[in-house]
Amino acid sequence: MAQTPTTPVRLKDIARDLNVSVMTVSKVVRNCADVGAETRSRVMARIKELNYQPNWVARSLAARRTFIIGLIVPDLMHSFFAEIAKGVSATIRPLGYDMVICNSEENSENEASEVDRLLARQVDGLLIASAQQPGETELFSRIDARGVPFVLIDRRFSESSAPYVGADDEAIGRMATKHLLDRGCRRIAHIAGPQLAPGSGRLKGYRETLAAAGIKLPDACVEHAKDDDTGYEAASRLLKLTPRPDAIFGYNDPTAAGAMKAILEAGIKIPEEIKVIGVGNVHYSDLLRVPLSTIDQSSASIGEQAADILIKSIGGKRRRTVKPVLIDPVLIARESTR
Amino acid sequence: MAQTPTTPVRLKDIARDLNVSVMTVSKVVRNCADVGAETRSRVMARIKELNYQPNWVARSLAARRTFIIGLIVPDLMHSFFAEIAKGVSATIRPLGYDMVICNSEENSENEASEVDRLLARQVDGLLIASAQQPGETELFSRIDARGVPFVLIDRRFSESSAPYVGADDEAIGRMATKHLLDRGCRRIAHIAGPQLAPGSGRLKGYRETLAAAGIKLPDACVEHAKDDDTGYEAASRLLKLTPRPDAIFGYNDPTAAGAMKAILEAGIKIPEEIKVIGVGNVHYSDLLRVPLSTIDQSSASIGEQAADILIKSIGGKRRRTVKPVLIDPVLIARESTR
DNA sequence: CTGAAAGCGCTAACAC
DNA sequence: GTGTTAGCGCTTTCAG
Repeated sequence: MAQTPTTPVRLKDIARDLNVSVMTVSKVVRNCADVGAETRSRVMARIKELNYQPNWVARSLAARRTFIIGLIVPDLMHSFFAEIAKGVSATIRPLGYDMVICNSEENSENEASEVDRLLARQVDGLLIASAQQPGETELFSRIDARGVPFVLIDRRFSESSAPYVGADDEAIGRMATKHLLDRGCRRIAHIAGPQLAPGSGRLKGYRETLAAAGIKLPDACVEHAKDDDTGYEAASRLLKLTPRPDAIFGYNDPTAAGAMKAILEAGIKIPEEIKVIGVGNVHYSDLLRVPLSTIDQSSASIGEQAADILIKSIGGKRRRTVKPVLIDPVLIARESTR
Repeated sequence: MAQTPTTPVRLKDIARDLNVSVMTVSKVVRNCADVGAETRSRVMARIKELNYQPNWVARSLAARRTFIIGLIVPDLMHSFFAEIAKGVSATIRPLGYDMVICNSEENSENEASEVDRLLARQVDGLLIASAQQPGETELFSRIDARGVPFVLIDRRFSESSAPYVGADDEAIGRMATKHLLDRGCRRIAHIAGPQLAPGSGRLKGYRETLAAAGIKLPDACVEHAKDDDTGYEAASRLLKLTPRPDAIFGYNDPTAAGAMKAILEAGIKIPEEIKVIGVGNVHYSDLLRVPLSTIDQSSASIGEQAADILIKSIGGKRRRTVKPVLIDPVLIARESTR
C-alpha cells in the first residue's frame, strides 16, 4: 500500500536509456514530425514501458503556456454558474486545458485578488462573471495590460472591449411577458432582481413588451427582490394590490417558486387565478406542486461559447473585437401558465 | 484599452535596479528572516513600485510544490458536490492554495485520466469523490505510489488506507427512519439510491432501525431509484401497495420531491396520509408545495474537513492513518412530516 | 532528421 | 546578512 514514493520518469531518463538526446524524446512526446520512424518507435516503446508523463510545470515554464484557464464566478452554489462551469470544462478538456475555479463571493475585491492570483499562475486566459461595480473596469484594463485574453460572462460591461457571452436578458424579459400576454393576462407583475445586467435587462424587456401592448400598470406592480429568497415576501405584497395581478413574472426560478408558495398559501389557484413564470429552468422546477413555466437560458451553452471564444483568442493574434454573444432564450411552458 | 502587453517584472529586474542579488530579493519576497532591515525596505519599496508578482510556475518548478490541489467529483451540477467544492475552496484559499476541479461524469475511466492529468500538473494533493467500482482500488494505489497525498470523500473504499471524509450515511438512514417512527408511522417505505456507499449506507440504517423497532415489512416497500429523476415513478409503484405505506423515505431530496409530486397528484395528503422525508437539505426543499423534511449532511463541512486533512498530510511526514471522519447528520423537520 | 546550447524565473544549499 | 553555484524538467533556436 504505502510504498515509497517513486520519482517520476523524466525525458532525460528515457534519453539516456536509448542513447538519444533529450530533444529527440521531447519531439516524440510532442508529436513533432521531424523524427525518424525507427527512432520514434523505439522512444514510444520506452515511454509506454516506463509510463512516462510529462511534467506540466516544467513544460509550462519553458513553453510559456500553462494550458490552464481561470474561471471566476460569484457563487458556485448557484446552479446557473455551476452549469456554466460544466460547459466550460466540457469544452476545454478535450483541447488539453484545465480549469481553476475561483469564487468571488459576489465581492469585487475578492474578484480582483483572484484575478491577480490567476495571473501569477500564468493562466492562458480568464473567464469572468464579474462582481465589479457597473462601470468599474479598471480590473479589466489591468488584465488587458498583461496581454492575457479574457471573456466576460453573464454580467456585461459595455465600457470594456472584452468579448461578452451571456443570456439575452431583454429577450428573456420580452419572452416571459409576451407569453403571459398570450395567455390572456393583463395585470402582469414583475419581481425584479438586483440591478446588474441580468436583472435590469429582464426588467427592460418586461417594460417594453407591456408598453408595446399598450398596457400601463402602476409602479407597485414591480417589486424588487434583494435576494433569491425574497420571492415569497415580494409576492405577498403583490397579492395585496387591487386589482390583484393576474400574473407574476419572477426574474429567476427561485424567486418565482417563492412567489408560487405565497400564492398557494393564500389559497389562490395557479394557473387559474394567477399565472407564474420564472427564468433559469432549474432542475427542480418540474417538481414543484405546480410545475413552473420558465425561460431557459442555456447556461451550459454560455460556458461553451465563452470557452470557445477564449481558446480562439489564446491561439490567435491580437484579438479582433468580437461582437457580444447573446444566447437566445427558450420558453418552457408548464402547468403554471397553462 | 488594448495597449501592448507588458512583460511582467521579474526578480532579476528588481535585483539589477537595486544592485543586490536575485537571492536577496527572493528572500524578501518570501519573508525570510535573514535580510538586513534597510535592504529589505529598499527591496519592498521597489516591489510595490513595480507591482511585482512572483511567477508561480517558475516557483513551483524550483520549489517542487505547486500549491494546487485537485478536486475530482462525479458531477458539479449536483449541489452536494458544488457545496463541497465551495467548502474546499474556502478552506484552502487562505492558505495560498488554488483548486482545479475535474468532473468524472460518474465514469471511472474519466476519473483515472483526470487523476493522471492532475498528477502531471504536479498537484500537491487530491480530493476524490470517486466513481471507481466498489472494491476497485488500483487507481488509489497508483496515486500512493507517486507519493501524492489524497483524501476520499463521499464514496468510501475501505480497501484503501486513504483518509475518508463523508456523511454518516447509516446514521442518516437511522435518523430519517426513527423520525418517521416517532411521528407514528409504521409502514415506512424507502426509495433507495444507487449501490454506492451513500445509497447502501442509508438503506442499511433504515433496515436496522425498522428491525430494532420490531417492524417487518415486505420487500416491495423498498424501491430502487436508478436516478435522481425516478422518485416519481418509484413512489407511484409504492402507492399501489396494500396496505399503502404511511411514509416514504427518499434517499435524497430530489427523489423525495419526486415522490411528493406523485403522492399529491394521486390526491393523497401530505403529511396527514403519508409523510415524506429526504436527505440533503437542498435549498429549494422549502419552496415545495409542502416543505420537505430532510436530513442535512453538512456538505460544506465535508469539503472543509477533507481539505483540512489533506493540507496537513501535505506539509507533514508520511501520513499516519487517519480514522474515517463521519459527519453527523442533522434533522430538519418541516411540514412534510408534521 | 538529430542534437548542442541556452535558457524559462525561481529556489535550495551552502559559502563568504 | 548576502551572494554564489546549481539546478527544477522542459522547450526554443539553430547548427550540423
